[in-house]
Amino acid sequence: MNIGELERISGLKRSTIRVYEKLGLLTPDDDRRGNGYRTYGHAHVDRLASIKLAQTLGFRLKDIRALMQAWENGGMTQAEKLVAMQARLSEVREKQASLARLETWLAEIILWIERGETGTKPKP
Amino acid sequence: MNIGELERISGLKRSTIRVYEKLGLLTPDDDRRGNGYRTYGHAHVDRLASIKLAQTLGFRLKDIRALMQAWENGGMTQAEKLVAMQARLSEVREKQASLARLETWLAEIILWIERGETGTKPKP
DNA sequence: CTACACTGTGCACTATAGTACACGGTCAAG
DNA sequence: CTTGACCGTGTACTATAGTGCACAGTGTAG
Repeated sequence: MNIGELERISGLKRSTIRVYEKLGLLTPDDDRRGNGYRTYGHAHVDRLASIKLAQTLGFRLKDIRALMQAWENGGMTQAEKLVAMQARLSEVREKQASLARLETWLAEIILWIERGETGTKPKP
Repeated sequence: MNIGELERISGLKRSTIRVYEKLGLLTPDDDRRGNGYRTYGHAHVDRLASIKLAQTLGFRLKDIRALMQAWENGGMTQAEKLVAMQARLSEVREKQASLARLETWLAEIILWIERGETGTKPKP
């Protein structure tokens, strides 16, 4: 497929897709069909979805690129891949813990408002 | 305390603290002690910690300001506060779900690497 | 009083992520 | 072959978050 269809499917702007390419995050198929048009497939759609997911979780594009290259034959040894992935896993678990705290706190605040904002204001 | 001590305690740069003030996120005590120096207390330290936490969870400063003003007599009605807080709670829960998926996926990848990268590569 | 650390203001700069636009080439329907 | 939709490149711009610097006033130890 061409970039236009990828744009429609992924919901990302052409320009954004081009930026991702420049950053090494999303490389179109090699051929370029003679006319210079970028060609994409199903895998590229998946990849964009993964990028989006990682982004909403607070990873930056540079990190996402490193993360993806880690398991895509980026020239890293097995040990290095393991380290990279375990580091991310730790981050994710820390964020989960923070989110759990935040959830509790927000729920308390909501209760507190519903009670008419009486008593001690919940603290984070 | 003056801004220097707040800088040391919070780990945030002076300039960052000033930016937060301009954005309405952290207002020093009113007096300014005649010499124009900003004065801070224990509450400001807490507030900066909360801002940091919210930030690592993907909230932007504008949203954090709105969130904080929501329960700090920002002129919102009780109903509006409730809506604001419940919206954030939903976001937090969505993020938790995403993180849980990501955690599973990362754990699978780690296993897959440890097995010597044989079989199907885990997909997000 | 002097020296030096601390503070204030304003401006300019960086990095990240994304968007917009102008200009030219390509493709396909009619 | 013309027209309009599509694509490529390059440049410049926006928004967000933070940093750095110059210059001037303030406070205090010696």
